[in-house]
Amino acid sequence: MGSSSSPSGPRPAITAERIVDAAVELTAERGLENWTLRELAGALGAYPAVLYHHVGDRDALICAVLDRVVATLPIPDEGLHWQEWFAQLLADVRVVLHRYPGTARWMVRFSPSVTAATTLVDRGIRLLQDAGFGEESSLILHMLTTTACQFVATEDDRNSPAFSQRLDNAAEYARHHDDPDHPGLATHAKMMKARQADPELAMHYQAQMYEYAIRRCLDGLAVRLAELKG
Amino acid sequence: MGSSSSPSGPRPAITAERIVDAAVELTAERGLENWTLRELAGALGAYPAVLYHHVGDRDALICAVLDRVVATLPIPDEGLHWQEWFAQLLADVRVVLHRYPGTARWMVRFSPSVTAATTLVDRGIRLLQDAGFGEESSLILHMLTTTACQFVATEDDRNSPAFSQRLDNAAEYARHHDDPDHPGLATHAKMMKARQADPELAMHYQAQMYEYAIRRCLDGLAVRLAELKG
DNA sequence: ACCTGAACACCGTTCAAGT
DNA sequence: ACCTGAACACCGTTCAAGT
Repeated sequence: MGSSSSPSGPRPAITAERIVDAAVELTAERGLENWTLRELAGALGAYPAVLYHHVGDRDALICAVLDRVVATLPIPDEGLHWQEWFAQLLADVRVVLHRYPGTARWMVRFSPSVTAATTLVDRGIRLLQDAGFGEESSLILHMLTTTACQFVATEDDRNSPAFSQRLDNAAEYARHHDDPDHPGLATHAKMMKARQADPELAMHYQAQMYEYAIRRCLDGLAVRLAELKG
Repeated sequence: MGSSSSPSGPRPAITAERIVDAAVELTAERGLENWTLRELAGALGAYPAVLYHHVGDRDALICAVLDRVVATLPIPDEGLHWQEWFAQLLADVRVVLHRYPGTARWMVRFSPSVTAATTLVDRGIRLLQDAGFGEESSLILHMLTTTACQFVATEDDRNSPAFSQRLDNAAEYARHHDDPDHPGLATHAKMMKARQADPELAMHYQAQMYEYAIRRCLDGLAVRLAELKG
């Protein structure tokens, strides 16, 4: 229990980098919302106040974690058509962000501050401009990345151990399950029930939803492009 | 300061309904994340523990608030084409949820538990089925409502007084502002800068982004419908 | 059945004091 | 400059005790 002779040997010096290392590791293990500054400090054998000295408050620390995570994002092949370039990018975004649960929610908030994204932003904007989206390119990039991160964030939320499904109206839905006056509701309830019962089905459903939403967005943008050109 | 002779006269009895009334009112005034159970109890002249007795924990209370909020959603005209029916519905969703900041985030989480949405769900599913979306109708309804609520939630987040824009890489962006090697980044940075400077522009940008995203989704669904039929 | 009042087990953050 | 150790001002939730 000695503070300077822990079982793992002498502690290396505390630096901002080592703090962020540990934060990234804890995030990969338990998710961003499931560790506290006190636990992070504990893992480093340090006091909470030292985090403030080296990195700053929780928001600053999270930004540093986001930068590390985004830096691992592969950049799709330059030669791809804009639709496939974004399909590839956003598929990768989902995979990478899911490795660090809880980061997606903060990406939506802090994306303009994520330095590691600059190259991606530049390539994305140029691709859209070259495709013919003109002034709308910036809006479109923002829409696509925001939509992607929002869906991943929602998935993280539902996959969290803290997620509590309210069952208040399970009875309500059951009531309508065979109600001939509400056939649409019955269809929807049946699908939801199946998903709730089987965790594997639920996981597959999430992936399907993500791909479906992204594909619809990209198709909708193609329609828009035709409008702009027509 | 007498507990039963406050300036506003004798307190009516504490009931679950009155607790939810007060919660809805506080949410409209300050947003769901900006009041605590202690404050809610205080507003009712009661102890925090009584909330648990009548309604349950914070999640249960939030579900009750969501039900009230969703109940105020108008249902679009039955005669509308599916695209316009959803365009109308989702435009209304944004207006209504914004009146109660912070509820959108919880709608994403608890929507299956919101009893007040049953009629909307039934009509939406039937409209999509009648349009020809078949088995996909349930997925589509989920995608559209989730997308809408996620965008409103993100807007609430950015409009919150607690929102802290990280400026770590303001300098980084400025560096690329006129960088001929990163023309896309420069375009994006200019747009972001303008939006950050003018609050009214920022508000208009949010509305534009919402409508743009919803429209692209609906256009993408039209493309999908043609695929299914073709 | 319902309310009281205090307590529990946290949290992020700050700060004077040490070295 | 960096770390210590405690404190501040909260939070949701629980619970024995009252009526």
